Amino acid sequence: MTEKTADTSVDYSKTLYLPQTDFPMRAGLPDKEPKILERWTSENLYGALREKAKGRPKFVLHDGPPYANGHLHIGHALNKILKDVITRQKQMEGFDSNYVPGWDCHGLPIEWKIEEKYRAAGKNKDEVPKVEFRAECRAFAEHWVGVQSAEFQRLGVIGDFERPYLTMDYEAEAVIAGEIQKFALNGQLYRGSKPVMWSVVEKTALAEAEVEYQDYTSDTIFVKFPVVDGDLVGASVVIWTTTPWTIPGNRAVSFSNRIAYGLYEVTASPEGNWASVGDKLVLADKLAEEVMKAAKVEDFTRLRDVTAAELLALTLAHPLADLGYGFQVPLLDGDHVTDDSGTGFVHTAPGHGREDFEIWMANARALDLRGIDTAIPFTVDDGGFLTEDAPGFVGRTVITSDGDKGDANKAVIDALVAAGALLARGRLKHQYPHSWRSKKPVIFRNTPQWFIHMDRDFVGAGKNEPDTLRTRALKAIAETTFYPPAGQNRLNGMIANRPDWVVSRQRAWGVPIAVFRNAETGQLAPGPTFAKSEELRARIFTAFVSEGADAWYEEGAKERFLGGLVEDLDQWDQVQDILDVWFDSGSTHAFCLRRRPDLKWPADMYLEGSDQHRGWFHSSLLESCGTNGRAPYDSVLTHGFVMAEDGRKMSKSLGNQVFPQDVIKQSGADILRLWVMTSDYADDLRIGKEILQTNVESYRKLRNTLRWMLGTLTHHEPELDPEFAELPELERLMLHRLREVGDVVEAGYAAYDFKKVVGAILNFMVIDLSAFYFDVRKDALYCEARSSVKRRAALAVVDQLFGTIVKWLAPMLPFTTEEAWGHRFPGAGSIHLELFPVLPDLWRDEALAAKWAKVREVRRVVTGALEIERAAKRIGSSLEAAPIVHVSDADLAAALDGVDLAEVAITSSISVVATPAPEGAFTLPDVAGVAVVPVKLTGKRCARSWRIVADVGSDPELPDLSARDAAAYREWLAGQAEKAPA
RNA sequence: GGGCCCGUAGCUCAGCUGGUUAGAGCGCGCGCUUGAUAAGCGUGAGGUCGAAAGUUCAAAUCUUUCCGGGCCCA
Repeated sequence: MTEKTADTSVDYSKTLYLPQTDFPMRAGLPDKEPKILERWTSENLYGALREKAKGRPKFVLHDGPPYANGHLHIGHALNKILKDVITRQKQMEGFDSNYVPGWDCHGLPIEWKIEEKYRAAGKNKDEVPKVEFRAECRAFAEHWVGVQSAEFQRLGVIGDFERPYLTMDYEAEAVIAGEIQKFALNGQLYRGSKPVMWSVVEKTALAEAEVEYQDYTSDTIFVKFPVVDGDLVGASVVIWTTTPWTIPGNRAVSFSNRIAYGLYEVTASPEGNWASVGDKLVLADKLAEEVMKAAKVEDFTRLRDVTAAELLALTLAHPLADLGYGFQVPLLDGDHVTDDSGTGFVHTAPGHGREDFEIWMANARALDLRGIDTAIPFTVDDGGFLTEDAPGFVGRTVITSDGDKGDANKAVIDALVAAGALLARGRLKHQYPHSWRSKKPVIFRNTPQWFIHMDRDFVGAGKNEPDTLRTRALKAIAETTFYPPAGQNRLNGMIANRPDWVVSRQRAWGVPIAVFRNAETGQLAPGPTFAKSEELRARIFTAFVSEGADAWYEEGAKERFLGGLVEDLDQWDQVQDILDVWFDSGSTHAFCLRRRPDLKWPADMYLEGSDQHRGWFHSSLLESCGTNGRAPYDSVLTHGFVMAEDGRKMSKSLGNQVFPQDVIKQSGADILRLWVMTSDYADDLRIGKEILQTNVESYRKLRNTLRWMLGTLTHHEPELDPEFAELPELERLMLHRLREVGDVVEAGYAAYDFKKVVGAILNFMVIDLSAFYFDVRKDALYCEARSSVKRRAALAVVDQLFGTIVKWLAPMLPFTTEEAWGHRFPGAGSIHLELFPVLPDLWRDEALAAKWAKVREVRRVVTGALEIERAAKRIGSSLEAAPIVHVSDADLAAALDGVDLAEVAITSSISVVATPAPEGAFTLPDVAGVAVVPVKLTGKRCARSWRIVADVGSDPELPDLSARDAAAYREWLAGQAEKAPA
């Protein structure tokens, strides 16, 4: 064959170094990713990562535990993807970056599911032993941990999924119980009280989500509270309420400084009316007339204004003072008061309403100073009966065990009438909370709860400056780095203003507040004054570690733990309340970070949605400040929420939800990850069809560019790589650009600004590589001889570009980069075991970059000129042109020195001249000093490189080839002969 | 109602401490190529920078108000 060289039918494409690769153009990620995952599992990538990073400094991103009760939603995906990218990034930066996923397993929503199951089976929760019920909750949580674990891994998340942490692990339960005991020991845990929604019928506390609002007819009353000191003595402040039975619980009257009040006098009233002539009443101006009408007053007059300052200084008497309510009733200024209905004053019974409680507690310190007892009375028991704390009404019922109205309202109203304190009464049909189970009305009743002090000095604190949970937490916030910085402010504001932390719940599925309380003295065990605290703690810890917190609920637990440590067991009550789940998750640092030798405390980072300022960031901070004196994290990163495409919340009813499972099924996890990477996660982010499509397009471009590199690198022979000094300018320019992009990538990763990283890489790939460098170098790479320095230099640089880019992308697109890496180095290990490349500063060459910026200016003018020709159908391919470039600008001319502009502009030839351009030459307004005259070539085209050059046919044996191609072809033939000597 | 935050081309984002005709990628229209081909190259059209007022010689960039949206509270 070799001698028949003149054969024009030779398919020269076979003699070129065209890209060859099995790396498919279409990714097929939904099918491919699971296979890659299988490989990671079978090859134990996680173990290899740990092994590889042994001895490196640790970076610990501590996982905030999702709640184990359902499939992942898009918010989970966002959260885990961000965590995974940072974990992988740090590993490739040279840390031992170990990620241990966790789950939040206790709590109400899981209890509900189990109760629901019971109801469906006609069973009653209360008839089931607590330990058995807890076992069902545990099994339920276990199931969802498994489901979510698989879903997280499908996203590409790498971590210790074999050994995650669960808040319901026995050891975790033991540590959590130990943590609350620490608060008991340092004097921060105390028993207080708080109103909760209570169903008398079911004898249980209810959460907000367990009540539904239904129509209900309430008795309404207007009640006079007599003023007992100051100018207004003799007048009364009037309140209105729909719950007369709460009057015994009244401790204050609230008003608002935004409402105008006046002093009113009744001037005409029917005989025997409750309101009589001469009565002086303080009312909101806007409501005075309505109130007078309700009180059947015929005429009245407004005497004067009553200011907020005046009200604030007033003291009232309780309307039933003679029955045993002889305390002072203060006036409190509160934002919750309006003058839309009622009297403009709000009856405040801190044991019977959330707002009542809040305002009472907010004023507690000031009231103490006034000599007012701030203890909240327990006026109603769990059966709905009024108690000793409601003198005069003991045994009256608010709501009966059947859910009917009891006799308490009537008794209170009668007493008010007898005391002359009732101004008017009526009925009101309104929306009132009912239990969603029994459909019967519920009440707010004061119940004992466990709190942690925000403002009490720790036991053993120095006397000079305050050492309280609040001061510690605020200091810790100041010492934490926040991404974005606004998080600091937000968390600070919440900690600065929050009330004491309520940690108790009257539920079954959780970690018990594992303390005992002396019924008489209130002493806690363990506690600051209980001598054998440590022994007690050890007993409980040991039991919990081997049996779980169920040990607390087993028969004889009190004797088991406290036996021998106290004189009289009967004096001690075992606390049955469990801990709020926020305390559980707030303790993850204690049972996970502190106890796992492969992690460290404090964590380098906590990363969650911005809602967790109120949640996990908050509870973890308080928990750790209380037990360790500092935050459990050095930095906090927050992301926003995922919105639908129009920027509004996703909702089932609007049908604008996007599910991660669907995206993965349609496009793949790497697309979902790319979406996260191109979004500004610090703000709320949007997702939808069009947005995903945008990312799919970006991905395609990225993938195809990698594919071309892989194809070209098939011909790469590393041993033929030239030295840096031998590289042509164009190659050195690309290395310079790569180094520059490296700066952006490095800075982007350092700031966790991923959109900056992908943006820089993508732009580089599109503008510098695909549209310029690769396009220009195709001729050399495809056509030049194996021995050509230019070709070898280009291959060396493409190799460098590929390796660097793929590693940079690896944390973000773990599947695609693994796939590409595998094609480049078949049989080699995972790309995820690599480190980010360190690029030599030698590559930096600003002068070269400046020069080539000018070259590319000129190139733009050339391509612009050719575009005109193309549009006019005078040329097709740019190889059909041989433009004349008139360069009058000295700088540009200098820049072109030594540059093969034809090659750069991908024309067959080009003439650069200094002569003035003729009329009508092509110019660009923003490139001065360059004018281009296009010239169409009519010569013979080289059959191999398709260039129209003068030396086509100069090799007589190869008349259809240019000189270069003829030589390259001969070299190729020789190589073939060597390969196949037969 | 309160605290924190956001609103730049169809989409995702750049636009620093205020200073020439507001940028990029993708998408879209048109053309070329057919040796990255369900790819590649070129080129074009898209924005009163949420609205208004103010500060300033000068505002997308500072201030205020309003509109729209989000998280957390109430």
